[in-house]
Amino acid sequence: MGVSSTCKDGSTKIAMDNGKYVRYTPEQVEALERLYHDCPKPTSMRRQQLIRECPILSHIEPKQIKVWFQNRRCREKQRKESSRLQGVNRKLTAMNKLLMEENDRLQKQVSQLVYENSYFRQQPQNATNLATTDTSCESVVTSGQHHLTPQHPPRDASPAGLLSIAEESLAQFLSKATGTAVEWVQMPGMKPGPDSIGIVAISHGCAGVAARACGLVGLEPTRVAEILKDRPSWFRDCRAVDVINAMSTGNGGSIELLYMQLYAPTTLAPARDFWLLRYTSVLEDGSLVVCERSLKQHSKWSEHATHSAFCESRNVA
DNA sequence: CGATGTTGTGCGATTGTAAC
DNA sequence: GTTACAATCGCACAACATCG
Repeated sequence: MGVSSTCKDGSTKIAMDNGKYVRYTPEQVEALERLYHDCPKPTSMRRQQLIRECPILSHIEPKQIKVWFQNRRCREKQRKESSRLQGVNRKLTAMNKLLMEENDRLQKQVSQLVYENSYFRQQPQNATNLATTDTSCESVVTSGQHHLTPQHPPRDASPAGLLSIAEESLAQFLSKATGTAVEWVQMPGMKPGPDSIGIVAISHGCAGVAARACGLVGLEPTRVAEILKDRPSWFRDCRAVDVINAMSTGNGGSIELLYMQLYAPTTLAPARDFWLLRYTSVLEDGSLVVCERSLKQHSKWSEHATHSAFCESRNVA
């Protein structure tokens, strides 16, 4: 073992007679830190030069200087990694909190739906009237607080029926679009991940599910807006698109009936078919809104829309 | 309250390995 | 052979808990 001595500043320097363990003085560490800041990876020649130029380091062996720089680089790397992991941990903790909140909300909705189900089972006459209403596929993310669906007049594939669905889709979209933002967009066939968005959110000060969605896809709102504007990317998995029917709404807008075939997730599965209702409208402020709604079954127009599939607005940021 | 033991952390040194 | 890197060791020290 070595001997201990107290330095001028009160710090302890441990010098071992075999030279095994030495604590450098604060002055020496300060000088080394300065040198490290200028050049974290000095060559052997540069290290020897540093020892010659810096008297305070003159009693430190060149090998020790080399080791000090090595350890310094290593520990900086460790600190950065530790800092990064702490940041990841904070994000995951926040996301976990949001998921717990959403799970809680979904469970309440399940309870509500179970209650409604038992209620309608006890009232067959009402159930008949609502048999044509199917919002079961609507994402609870979009539906917000679920409530008893108001009854609508029967709709069909006539212009009036399509217009009715289109107007409703537009109203839903506008309720989700806040100023320069669309609260969320979901596109059938899209894979979740940073390169292809499954659920996106670009609301200002987005919270809850919207914030989680941003976190999940790891996209900045501006990037999300770019993707929204990049319409061809929406059809990346699209095999075929046909405009089945098109009509004018008379107010500068139009309604199109689209058939879309998407590539299957696996080569073994058949391609998936979608029917879309595209409603183009001009709002009071002059902005153009294109609102598309996925229709569940082509043959039954009556309220079988699944959810607002995707929307775009000219005033999207 | 002081002595003692435990635990966590920082840091210099060593070792094994890979790249050149 | 030299160098850099990662992993690890061993030591010192501070903070804290426990005990008499």
